[in-house]
Amino acid sequence: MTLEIDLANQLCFSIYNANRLFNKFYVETLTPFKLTYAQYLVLMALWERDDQSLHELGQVLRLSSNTLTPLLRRMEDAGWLQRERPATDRRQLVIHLTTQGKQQQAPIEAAIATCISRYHLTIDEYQQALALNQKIITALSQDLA
Amino acid sequence: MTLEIDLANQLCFSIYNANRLFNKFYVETLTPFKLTYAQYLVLMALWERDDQSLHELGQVLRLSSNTLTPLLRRMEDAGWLQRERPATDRRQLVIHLTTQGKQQQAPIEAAIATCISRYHLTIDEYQQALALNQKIITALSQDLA
DNA sequence: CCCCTTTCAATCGTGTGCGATTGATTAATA
DNA sequence: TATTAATCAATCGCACACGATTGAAAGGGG
Repeated sequence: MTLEIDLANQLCFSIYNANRLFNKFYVETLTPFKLTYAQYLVLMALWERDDQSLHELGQVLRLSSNTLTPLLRRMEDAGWLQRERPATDRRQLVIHLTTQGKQQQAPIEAAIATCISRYHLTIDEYQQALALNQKIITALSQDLA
Repeated sequence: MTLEIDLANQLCFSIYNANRLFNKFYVETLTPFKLTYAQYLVLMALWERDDQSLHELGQVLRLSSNTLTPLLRRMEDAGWLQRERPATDRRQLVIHLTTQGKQQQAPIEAAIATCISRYHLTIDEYQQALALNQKIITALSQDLA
């Protein structure tokens, strides 16, 4: 069906562009902290719960070691977190926040709040967009046997 | 406002994931043709109108030479298109489809149609998602003076 | 006709994403 | 216990994105 392809193409392209624009927004907001969006995702996960393994972080963010290993190394170099091999299982890599990583939570969130407020999206629009995206994600995540 | 940050974070993360899933879908569909999603975008633009300059393609796709130059080179190597310096303006690079690039349009679209149909999204859901994404893109694209 | 500005593609460096493989460590089982 | 299987992070290679710079070519003004 031509219509369906056309809509799918358009939707994919619009998601692709929305993602790039959101990324641009976060870059602008996070650059003063020398953070990327992916790194901010890791910080959020660790603010939520500290001392997660690379594997656990990967499940939350849907990323695996090929992406996370170098990303976490850069974040350790920048002083956000530390990586540690637990004695109980030396295969794993457990990540915990540094003092800097904890203390910067408030200023980072303040910076994002300031920047977000410049975009005039209503709570309703956020929630509708979220609900629809969730449908799309569910549809795209289904196992395609 | 904590709620607004939270919603923006969630929305951004969901768009980020929807984009990755869509990309995964297109990779699966386009790999038999040895195409990536970005390359497919270029093909679509050229099927719509052949003989566009790198600059024009960049305006449609919102990409510039740092991304397009290597991408187009790979596509030329793969036989999809040819790059040419027009005599009228030797700064520009005009792209035109090869016979292969034209002939593969139908089979590629057929493959995508087959794959798309496995995801059961309704026309309505596509259109709602598109409309909302457009709002987001508009909001994020506004000039931030 | 020369100089200056503008407009291009190309290049460079960095940071993801991700399929695939590797190698170390732990668990399971015969 | 010895062997095999499973589970980890790390590594490799490739293809985007994109800010920044470079250098060539064209245009415009004096």
